[in-house]
Amino acid sequence: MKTYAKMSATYAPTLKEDPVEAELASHKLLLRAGMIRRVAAGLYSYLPLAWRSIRKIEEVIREEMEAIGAQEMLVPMAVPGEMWQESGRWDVYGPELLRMRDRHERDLVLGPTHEETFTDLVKNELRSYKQLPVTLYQIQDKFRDEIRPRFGLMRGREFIMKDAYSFDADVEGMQRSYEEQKAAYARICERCGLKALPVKADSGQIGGDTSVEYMALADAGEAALVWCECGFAADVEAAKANIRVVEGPGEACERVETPCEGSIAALAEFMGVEEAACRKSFAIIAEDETPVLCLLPGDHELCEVKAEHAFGHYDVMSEEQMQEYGLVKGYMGPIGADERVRVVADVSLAKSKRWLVGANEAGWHIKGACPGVDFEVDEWLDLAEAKEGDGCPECGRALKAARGIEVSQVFQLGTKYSEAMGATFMDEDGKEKPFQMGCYGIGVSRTLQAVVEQSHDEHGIVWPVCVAPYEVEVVPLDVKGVVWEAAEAVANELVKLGVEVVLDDRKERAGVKFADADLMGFPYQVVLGRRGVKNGTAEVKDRKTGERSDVALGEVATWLAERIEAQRK
RNA sequence: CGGGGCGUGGCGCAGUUUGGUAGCGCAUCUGCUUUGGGAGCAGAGGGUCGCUGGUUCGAAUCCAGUCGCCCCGACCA
Repeated sequence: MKTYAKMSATYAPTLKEDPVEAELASHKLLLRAGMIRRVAAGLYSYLPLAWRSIRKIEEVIREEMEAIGAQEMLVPMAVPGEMWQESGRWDVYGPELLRMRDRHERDLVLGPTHEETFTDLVKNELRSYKQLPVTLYQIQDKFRDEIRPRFGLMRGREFIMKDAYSFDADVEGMQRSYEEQKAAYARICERCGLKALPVKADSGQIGGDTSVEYMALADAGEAALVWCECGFAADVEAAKANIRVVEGPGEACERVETPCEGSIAALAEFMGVEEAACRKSFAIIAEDETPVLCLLPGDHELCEVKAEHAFGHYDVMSEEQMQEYGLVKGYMGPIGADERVRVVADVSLAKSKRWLVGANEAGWHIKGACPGVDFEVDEWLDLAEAKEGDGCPECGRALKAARGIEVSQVFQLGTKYSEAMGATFMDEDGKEKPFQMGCYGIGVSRTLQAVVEQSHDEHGIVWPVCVAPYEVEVVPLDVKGVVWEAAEAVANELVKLGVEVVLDDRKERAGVKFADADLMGFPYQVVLGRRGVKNGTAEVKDRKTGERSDVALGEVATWLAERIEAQRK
């Protein structure tokens, strides 16, 4: 039979002081509320309260996955390196992939994600289009040996992730599976109480063409994004913005002495123009060793991810290399550079005829330089990182900037893995074809922390009902006599009504109990004191609003049960 | 990997400059008092000062090495 939990028997050691290891509010609070403890960098133990919340998030995920016909299963964490060699990712994944040798000297990897494992699973068993589509998923610990794990559960090395993989016969089918997952993800965020936005994303190491990530909006988020009232939103790494073109000064190509510090801000001030009227030069060495000069609007930065797409794993040019190619740090420009240097400019500059660029001579710039006349641009590419104020690519209005925590991401993979691993089926037309795949991940542990990051105040966590470790805490200020009896009665009644209750039966002072209750953030506190009980009332505190209501002892359980039911979703 | 910071009872810190009996607050345990927002008084227990080596009569303190943790990250023309 179900019963209430006792605080005295709950392993949730709270901390009065902020732990030094934490920087972020959510990280501090999870530690202070006795929910998580660090084992080593990026490795955390989930204590009982956190684990209850994790299981609730998982339950929401399960319900939404089952609702769209995805089936839960489990693959091992450690998988043969062979599979990764087969898919080709063994060589491209880098040191984040933890590689091991077993006693027989066979390669093993700890799965950071499982496209290979699932593709390998189905390739021998799904033989006909009649068996498709199939979507499989699991909730499991993943391991990524991050360069710099940080912010507690936000970027751990081992973390809990739900990963799903869809197998379809054709592109249309894959798109349907993808849309279904995407819609389920929106519902999952909402049910977990997260304010999240679907944003266009770069597909990174997973591969594929189309990808959306759900960003929980939070100033502390690691990801920068731009969004628009029209509904457009994108990771700055993937956003194609319409950057406003500002012509540079000067009517014709002319050298101009610029005795100012070699920065865009100083140059703009000296010339009396806005930064956007300048042209920023950025010198790199592409993966194929070509020296490249990237020209950008002066008020924009080079987007690292876009540059990697264009040039592979590039390096920033060293000062010696700049010298070799006739480039002068602080005063770089396309004119006067060595002819081996490939000149690449951001597409947004294509319409501009008057450029203010460095003259490759310290203290000198060139104004009014015209591409195609005074110098050549070898290629126009989308290189600039989108930022606030740029035009929305869909409606043209000004984009707004925000930060977010990436809680989930969906990808259309196409045949990237199925082809590489020879995972094929027999189609209706009698032809052997590779599966059209999609993959879909949710950071479960990260979601937990994202909820805290979005929902807390100066006293502690403010759990939404749906993911709270307990829905109600009953706080008797006496652990004997009438107050205690009333508390037990209320707790029992709540349990009977299906509410998750923890009873603070500790022989502690009122202040301690209140402080812990606020810190742990249960949505409702039922406070029972001598005065109230004598008058036949309990005081209910709404953790979120701070509102207190006196409710008759006989009614408080139903009163609460109704309110909680309404918020469960 | 590079830069910065930090390792001292369970937690948070002082002590290190200038070497000389290892301290404070919180927590823990005992007793009395207190009892609606992290109680008061009295007493008690608990530390190889991250680790290794060196200098010294003597090292938390100086030197060398090493391990761990936290923060930052190229360019910004």
